[in-house]
Amino acid sequence: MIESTPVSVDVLTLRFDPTARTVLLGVAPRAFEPFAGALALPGVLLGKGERLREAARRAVRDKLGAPEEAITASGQLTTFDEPSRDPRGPTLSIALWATVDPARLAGGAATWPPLADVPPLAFDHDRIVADCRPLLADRLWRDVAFTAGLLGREFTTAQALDVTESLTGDRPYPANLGRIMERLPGLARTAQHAAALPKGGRPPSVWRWTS
Amino acid sequence: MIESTPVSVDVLTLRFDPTARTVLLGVAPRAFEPFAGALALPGVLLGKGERLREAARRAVRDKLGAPEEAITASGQLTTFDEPSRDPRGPTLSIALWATVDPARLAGGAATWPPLADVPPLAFDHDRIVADCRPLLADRLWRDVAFTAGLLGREFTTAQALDVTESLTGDRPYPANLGRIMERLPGLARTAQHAAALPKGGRPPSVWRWTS
DNA sequence: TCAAAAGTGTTGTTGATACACCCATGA
DNA sequence: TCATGGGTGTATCAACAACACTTTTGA
Repeated sequence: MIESTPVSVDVLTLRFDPTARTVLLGVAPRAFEPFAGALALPGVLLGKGERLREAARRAVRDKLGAPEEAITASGQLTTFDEPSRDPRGPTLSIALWATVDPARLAGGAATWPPLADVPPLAFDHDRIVADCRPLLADRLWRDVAFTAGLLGREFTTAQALDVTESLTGDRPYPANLGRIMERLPGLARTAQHAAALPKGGRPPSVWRWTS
Repeated sequence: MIESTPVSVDVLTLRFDPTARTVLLGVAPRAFEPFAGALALPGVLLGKGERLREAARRAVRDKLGAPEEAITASGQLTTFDEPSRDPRGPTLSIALWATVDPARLAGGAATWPPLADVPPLAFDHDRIVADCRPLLADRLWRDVAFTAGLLGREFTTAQALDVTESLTGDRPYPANLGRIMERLPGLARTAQHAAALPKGGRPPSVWRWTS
């Protein structure tokens, strides 16, 4: 009988900060060896019979200290199988994404660096983040659950621009992004307008998910 | 300590049959319970420290009876985590694709139904095939390793049309597919022409990977 | 009234689709 | 010489990017 490989689920937890106007990644210092004290993605060993999303929720709750109600959506990314990625021995790491609602976050040991500027992490988590970033950027405006999870039920054009810039690296023209959103089924421009940004300027329109 | 979930690697093994002009999927009858005798995707339990592609090669070799040299390329698809997918208890299934060179296939217990018409399979393998088919179609002409693995180092426009039809479900216009291939870096039209098809017609040009 | 930022309209480019027509083969 | 089917050229349409110009706010 072949001995089986332990499976860990590592989560890229994303949160949009409207004040900093960027997407943040949830990381937390490790409590135990190896890499005790070093920052790492929240991760747990997959329990027998546990589903991947359940494990991801558990990781976000236990490692980032976020209540489960704060998790708005989650999904699969890829699997990392380098045998040497964990010094304790070969383990598989299945990467998942999760989005959280900043309003429902209680304290916790987590730090939230901008996704565009993540400090060095434990294990091969730098590589995981690097490899998964394009996958996340690709999901925006394509995967409704992901986009809605990140932006919330209601958001402004300005916020949509900020999120897109954080994920893809460059800022689209407001006009063009507006047209992308108008074409998106399940999303509609409301009649309302939000307050203008601190520096002034025309107040952006508010968008809402219809379904 | 949490008990860990066994991980199996299940492989969608693809092969292009130039005579039947379709892409075939490798399946084999199961030797043991559960589902003994029923057709299934080749799959093995992932060994400790084993890489996913190694396990995939092992599955194709042991379950389909194909020599490892016949495998031309392989890669990841998705993970299936329904706890009830195996009656023996919860297991994870990581789906991989592999392409084989029909010329290098020795006998073996495998059957090769067309990918478009796969008979009912054991476990949740029907669902795996159904879910992964769009992923495979999406890789064609995008993932060079996949496309080259399936078509071989040298192929004709007619074969490219056949493969595209098998994977996507409809046959592109030869002119348009020709332009897609011309834009593809690493692929070039040669000066040669293949023999015409049995029914006659203009002999198709031969394409070759340059890198 | 000026700066800032969203929104409207317009234009050019690119990719995909579709098709008319030309070419090369087997029967 | 006809049916078959690949190859060339062209038209059409949608998506996207880019930008001039207008509108609405705060200072």
